[in-house]
Amino acid sequence: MGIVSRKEREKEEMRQLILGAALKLFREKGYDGVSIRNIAEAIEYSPATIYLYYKDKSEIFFALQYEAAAVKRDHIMPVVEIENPWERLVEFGRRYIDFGMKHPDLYDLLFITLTPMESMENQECWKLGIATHSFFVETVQACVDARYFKSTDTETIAYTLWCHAHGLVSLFVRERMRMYPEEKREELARKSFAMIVKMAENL
Amino acid sequence: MGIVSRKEREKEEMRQLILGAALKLFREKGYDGVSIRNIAEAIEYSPATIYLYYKDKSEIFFALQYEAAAVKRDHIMPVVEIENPWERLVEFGRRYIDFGMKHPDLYDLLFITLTPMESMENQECWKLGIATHSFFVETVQACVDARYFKSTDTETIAYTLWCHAHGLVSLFVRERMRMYPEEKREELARKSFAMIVKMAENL
Amino acid sequence: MGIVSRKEREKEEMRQLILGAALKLFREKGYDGVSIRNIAEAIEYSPATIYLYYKDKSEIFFALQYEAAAVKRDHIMPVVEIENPWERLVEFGRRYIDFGMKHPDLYDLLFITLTPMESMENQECWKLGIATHSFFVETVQACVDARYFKSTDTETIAYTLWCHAHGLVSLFVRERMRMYPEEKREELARKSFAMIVKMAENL
Amino acid sequence: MGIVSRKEREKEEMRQLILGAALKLFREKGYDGVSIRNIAEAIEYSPATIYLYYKDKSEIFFALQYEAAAVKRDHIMPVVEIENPWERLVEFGRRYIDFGMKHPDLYDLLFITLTPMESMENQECWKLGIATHSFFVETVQACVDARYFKSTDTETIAYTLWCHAHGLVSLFVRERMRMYPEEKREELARKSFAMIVKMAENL
DNA sequence: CATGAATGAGAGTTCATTCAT
DNA sequence: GATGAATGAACTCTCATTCAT
Repeated sequence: MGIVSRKEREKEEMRQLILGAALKLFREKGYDGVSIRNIAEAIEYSPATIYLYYKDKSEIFFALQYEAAAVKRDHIMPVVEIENPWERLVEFGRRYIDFGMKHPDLYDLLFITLTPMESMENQECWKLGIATHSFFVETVQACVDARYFKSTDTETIAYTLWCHAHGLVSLFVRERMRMYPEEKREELARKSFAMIVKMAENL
Repeated sequence: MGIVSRKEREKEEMRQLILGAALKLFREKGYDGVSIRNIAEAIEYSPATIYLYYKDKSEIFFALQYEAAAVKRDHIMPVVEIENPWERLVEFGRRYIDFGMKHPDLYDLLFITLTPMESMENQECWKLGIATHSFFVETVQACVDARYFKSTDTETIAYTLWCHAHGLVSLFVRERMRMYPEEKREELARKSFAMIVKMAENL
Repeated sequence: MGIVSRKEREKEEMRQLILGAALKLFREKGYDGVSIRNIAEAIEYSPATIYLYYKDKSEIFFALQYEAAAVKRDHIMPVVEIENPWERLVEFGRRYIDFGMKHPDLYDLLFITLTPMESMENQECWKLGIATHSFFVETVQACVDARYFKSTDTETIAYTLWCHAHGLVSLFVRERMRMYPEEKREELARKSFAMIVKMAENL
Repeated sequence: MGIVSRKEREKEEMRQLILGAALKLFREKGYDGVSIRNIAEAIEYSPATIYLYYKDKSEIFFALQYEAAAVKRDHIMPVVEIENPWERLVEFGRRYIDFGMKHPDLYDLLFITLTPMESMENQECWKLGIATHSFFVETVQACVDARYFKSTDTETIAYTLWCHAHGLVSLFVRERMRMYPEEKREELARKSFAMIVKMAENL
């Protein structure tokens, strides 16, 4: 392993260090609430150093969103192996929620955090997100085609299921479950997932 | 009515003036985008004046959260008049979503923004929220009691319905509907609400 | 004298304080070399205070240029009283140079300092400068009309005289007379002025 | 020619490379607008490399001033060939102005920029400048000796001519010709030069 | 010889906040 | 009760400069 590759690795490590700190902070205080200084302090470097790795604040944000989208994809995509569309759909849902529970910061970044206005329509991240979403909709479509539902309104079915899953995860991620005792929350989520699956069966 | 009470009234009016302006601005520019100065300019007072009514920016924030809870209650609570529990439940859902759509910032404040839990005002706000939530759960319970559902798991039913509604509104409020064309978004929301109602009927 | 007028006066004093410090600094280090912080330090106020009196750095600069233009006008304009155009012209030149010698900072600001790019075509300052310049050209024209010169090329005559005067003052203001012993410099300038007057007589 | 001298040569080449880039950039963006980074990028080296050749930014500045003095000398000095002193004087003036027009930044550096007087390089530069100036004065003296003027005050004649030329170039370099339409400016300068020559003839 | 990495200092600017009036 | 004046602290970002490699 040569010098070059070591340097590359170190550079990559530094970028990860920055992203890690940024992620934590963005989650806690929102995009606007976080300053480059905050990030720098968190990793114990000078603010100027950050600029050696990322052009500006929004680039850090986008890098993070891309990472998050990639992690999400990797977490969910194994379901492509499942042939039966209904089972694939259920497993997709389970994994979607599981991703949110295991990586609340990433989920937050992808689906909750208010993004800086330069919308990212043409960003890699957006493509990645769209791809996963499309796969989800196609799976619903496959279920529709295979007559798993009475309804044939693929779009609305997909959207409705997404609403439920997103709502469920969001309430966790943004700590709106305080009226339920800590130890019952996860169980409730599991039950609710089972219930929406049941409900979907009769769609 | 004495001098004291008039002064109190005037003080209250001023507080309302501030909150009103703050709300409008938060809606336009987001919480972080608004400064005390902005609020002061909007009501044509000096920044220092604000401090005569609110200790600091965060206190305005908490006052707003309380306001939001009140607005939400007023928006939803007319449904207490509906005697039939199923109809009451459906109307509750409709109004909950309607509130979120009409007051995205208030909804945001109540259900999405990460908040510190200190503050007195915040406790008032919390009580108010709990009350509305309880009423919702009781309505579900009434439906269960009246055998509107096969399932009798009130808690899970209520939670599941909330997840859907919250997911639906959140996706709007935090602008995660970009993959759907602007003009179709509301229709989709309406269809989804109809669908979850249908699904609930067969619970 | 009421409170209002006292406040106004204090405000005006503060503006003068800022302008005074700024003038000195701009001269020494050029527009780009001076920071708002520098100015603030010079007058022992905080940087933020400056912004209570001037919107930004360029506004200070423009205010200063305007002041300079006004002082220059007041210094020179008494010559309007002189009826004989030739005498008026000579006196104009003498006073122009005198202004430069007595107020090197102001002269610098008006004719040497590189200005921030937002050109000031429509600024009051520009108008003022143009007015004085026009008066100068008109005086030359009057001399031409009265056959004081053989040449009738008013524009070139005016410009040539200006070049000399500006060159003379600039060499002083920007300290390029070092090859002449300190004590002889002013005499040299006086002689040169006399010489250009002589030369003009034979134009 | 040994290794040492080759290395010296290469070092000199590098210094020239840096100065060349610096000059180009100074011309485009002004002294303050140029950073070491900019220079480094322009020559495709790292910023740190610059420091192997110049201690700091100001040293580049002084080196440039010296360069400027050399370029000026090379631009003007061919006139030594002209035997007739009057023709030599006129051509000197023409070339002086021409140098200023063609290299406004160099001219600026030499005759307008406020400079600290420390630095060795600067002394070299100063000697060079003095030499050219002396040559100019000697040429005027030659004209006086050859009775080209009625006046015999060599010093004042030289200074007066210099004032005109310097004034003319300065007004260009520091952009004080805005009241004349862009396309007429050069013509005006040419006419003014012709006029001062005429005026000198009758001195 | 050349450089990548790092930083302290500083730029312009805005903000929440205080306090004397 | 209201405010004008003031400021310390913070912001994003760039720069000149150093140093280990």
